[in-house]
Amino acid sequence: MSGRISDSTVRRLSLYLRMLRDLERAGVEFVSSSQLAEPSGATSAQVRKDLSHFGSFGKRGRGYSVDGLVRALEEILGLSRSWRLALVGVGKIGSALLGYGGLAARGFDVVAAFDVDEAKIGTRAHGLRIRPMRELRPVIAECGAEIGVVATPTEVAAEIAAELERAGVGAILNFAPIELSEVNGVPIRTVDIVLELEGLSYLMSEAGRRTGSDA
Amino acid sequence: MSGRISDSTVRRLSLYLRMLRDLERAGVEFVSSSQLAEPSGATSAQVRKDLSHFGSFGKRGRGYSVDGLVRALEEILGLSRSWRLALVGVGKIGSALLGYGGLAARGFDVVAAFDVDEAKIGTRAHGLRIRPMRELRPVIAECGAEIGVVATPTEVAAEIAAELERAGVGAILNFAPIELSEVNGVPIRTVDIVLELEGLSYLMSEAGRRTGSDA
DNA sequence: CTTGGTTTGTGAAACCTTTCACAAGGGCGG
DNA sequence: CCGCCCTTGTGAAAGGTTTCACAAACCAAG
Repeated sequence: MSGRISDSTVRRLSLYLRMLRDLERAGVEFVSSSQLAEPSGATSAQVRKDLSHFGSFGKRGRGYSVDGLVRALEEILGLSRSWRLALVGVGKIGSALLGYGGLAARGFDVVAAFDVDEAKIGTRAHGLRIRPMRELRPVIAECGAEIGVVATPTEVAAEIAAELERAGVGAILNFAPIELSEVNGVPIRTVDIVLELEGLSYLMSEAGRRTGSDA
Repeated sequence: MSGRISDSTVRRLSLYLRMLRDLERAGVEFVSSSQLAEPSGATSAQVRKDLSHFGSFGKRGRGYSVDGLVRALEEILGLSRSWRLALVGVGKIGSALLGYGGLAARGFDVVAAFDVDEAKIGTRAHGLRIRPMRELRPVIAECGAEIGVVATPTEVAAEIAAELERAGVGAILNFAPIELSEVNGVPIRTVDIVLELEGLSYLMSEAGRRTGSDA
C-alpha cells in the first residue's frame, strides 16, 4: 500500500468518484470493480489495483459500498473540502472560466481575478471585481487562494506562474500553450488545446497514410 | 522505425516543433537534441528516440537542420495543411474558442458553429453564423469539416459526439467532463478542466499529509 | 590525410504500468 | 453449520516507455 501514485491512477480515481456520485444519487448501495471500471474505459483489475494503493475498501463477494467509497475517494483526492482559485488574465478563456458554473459546483471557487488591462480593472465579471496585477500578492495572501490559474498570453505565462508561486499558491493550472517547469514543488498542470488538436491531426494523417498505402 | 507511436511521443513532437519554429524565426540553422529537449522537459536521448521512429533526420556531429526538421515534423504531425473545425455548443467555452485567435494562427479554422438555443440561432459570434442542430449533417458535409468540437453540457455530449461522427468528422475534441468512447476509429481527445484541478487537489493534499505526518 | 571533438542513432538495461490469475474471504440458502 | 457462488486483493507475468551507453558518422583544423 501507498508509495508514489502515478498521474494516470489519480485521473482514474477522479473518474471513479464521478461515477460513484451518480450511483449514490441513484440510491445504489453496492458496486463491483467491473461496474466501476466501465465508464472510464479501465478494467476491473485496474480499479482494484488503483484502490489497493490506499487501502482495502471492498467486501469480497459484495463489492464496494458506494457511500463508503465516495467518502474514501473524496478524502484521498482532497475533495472533502473546497479550494480557492485566483485567476490571472480575464480574456476569452478567463471569462469563460468565471462564467462556468461547473467549477464552483465541484468545490473550486474563483475568489480573485487579475488583469493588466486598465480598461478592465475595477469592472466586474460574473460578480467578481477585476484587480490590477500589482495587488496579486496581497490579495492572494488575504483571501488565501490555494490554486493559481494562468490564462494570459503565452509570452508572460512563465513570469505570472513564478509570481503566483511567490504569492503562495500551492498549485497552478496553466492554459497558455507553453510547458511551465515546476519549481519549489508547486505542481503545474497545463491545459493545451492546440496540443490536443495536433494530436488529433497526427492520428488523422496517420490513418490517411495507412489506408492510402494499403490500397 | 515506425510501428505504433505512443501518445506521449506525439505530444513531445508537437513541443519540439514549437521550439523549432521559434528557432527558425530567430534564424538558427542547426540544433542539437539536447537543446531541443530542454523546453519540453525531455532528455536528449528521448528526443533522438522519438525522432528515430520516423526516420533519420540529423547529421552526426552537427545536430538537426532547423528548417528540415520543421518540415519533417509538420509532415509527420499532419500540420503542413490546415484543418476545419465544426463547433457544437456556443456557450461559455464555445464562445471562448471562437474568439481565440491562437487556433486559426496554428491552422485550425472553425468553419461552422451549432447550438440548440433558438435565441442564438441566426446570430453571429465572431463572424460566424450560429446554425441549428438540425443542419449539423448537411453543413458539415458541405464545408468538409474534419474535426468536431463538443462544447455542450455533459448530458448531451455523448449523443452529440455520435452525431458528429455520423456527419463524417475524422476526430473529436471534447470539452465536456465525461469520458467518451471512440467508435469506428474516430479518435477523441477530452479536455477536462475539473479533472486537472482534482489532480492538483490530490497533489496538494498529499503534500500536506506528508509534511503533516513527518513533523 | 589524419586526428580530435562533437552528436547522432540504437540495441540493451532499467523502470514503470497494466493485465493475468488465483487464493482468501464474505454472504446466502438450505 | 455447510457448501456454493461471487468478488476482492495481490503476487507474478506481460507489455510499454524511458534511460543508458557506445559505435558510427560528420566536421574542422592541422
